[in-house]
Amino acid sequence: MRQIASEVGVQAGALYNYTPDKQSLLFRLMRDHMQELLSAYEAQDKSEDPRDALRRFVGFHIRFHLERPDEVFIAYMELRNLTPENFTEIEDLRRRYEDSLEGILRDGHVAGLFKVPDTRIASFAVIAMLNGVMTWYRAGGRLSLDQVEQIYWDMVCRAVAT
Amino acid sequence: MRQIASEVGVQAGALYNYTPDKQSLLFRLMRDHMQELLSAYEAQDKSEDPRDALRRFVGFHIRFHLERPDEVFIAYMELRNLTPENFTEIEDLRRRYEDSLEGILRDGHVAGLFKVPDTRIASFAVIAMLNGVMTWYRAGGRLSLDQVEQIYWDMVCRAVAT
DNA sequence: GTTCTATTTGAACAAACGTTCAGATACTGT
DNA sequence: ACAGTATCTGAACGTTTGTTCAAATAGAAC
Repeated sequence: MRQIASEVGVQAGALYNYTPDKQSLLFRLMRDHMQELLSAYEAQDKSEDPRDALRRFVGFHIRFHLERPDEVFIAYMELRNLTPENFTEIEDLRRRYEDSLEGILRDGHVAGLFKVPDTRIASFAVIAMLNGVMTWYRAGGRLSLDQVEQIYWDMVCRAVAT
Repeated sequence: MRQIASEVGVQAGALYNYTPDKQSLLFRLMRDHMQELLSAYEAQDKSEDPRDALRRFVGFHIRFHLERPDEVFIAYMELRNLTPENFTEIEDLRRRYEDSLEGILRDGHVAGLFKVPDTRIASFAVIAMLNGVMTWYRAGGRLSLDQVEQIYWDMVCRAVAT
């Protein structure tokens, strides 16, 4: 708390005008992040074509997360410091995001475009793979964002295509 | 330290007969884990065929990590608590492991079996995808280990195959 | 300029932290 | 049984932690 306060340019006690305690500060940070993720994704225009929808999902996921390295870091590393109730609330939000990907995969599966024996696992796999970008990508590095997006789209596409 | 001590059935002070301080306790835990990972993988019999080697890598990675949930958790979550020197040493070990996967991908690429424009990124992607298993797999769940391995092998294979 | 509210300070609190160490205890070899 | 070594205890240390609160300060309304 003292560290946060000093970064804001204030004494630690002053923070308690804005949060009842440290736990809810963390929780609101994470909940806001997840809600932003969900509403940003839902605001995107969708495609009826599952292949198209999947490509947009890949692009959206990479870009959204790369724009918010700090929030993403916290959302992953601080999960264990949430109270059980707060944890399940964050998990529910994450679940909703995963579900939207799973929906795409299922649509593609029934349309015969994708071959995904288990859509739940496939969506975990795709998201895990995309999350990997956050660990190595640095702006101004060897590859442009467009190139990264292209490479990952290639892999995801082939991983699920019939 | 008091928590660790009580789990071992001893007072906190007694731990200092076994470690000079908390940092090196953490460091040795992580280093031992990474060295075990490397030597276990290197002890496996290799295949000349890149496809075969990749399939074995996938199986090895999933099984090795699922057998050590605690070590894996620590190896990922406690990285930020290492001193800079210790951090780079752990990173080097991780690098060596990633390199062995990258070698397989490169071999497959030059043999015309795989289509991986960037072997470094592809190896990150594969490992990230496989790591995802650790977050959801529970022994005795809906899928057997063999099934999980099969599903992931399918996806990895198609993601990199020509 | 005065009153009223909102915000910040600065000190204090209890608890938890990593670590140390003198003394007690347990083990080993003779 | 004894000496010598290895290990452990229990209390203490100095910090750091999250949090509280009376008093000081700043801001808004008239």
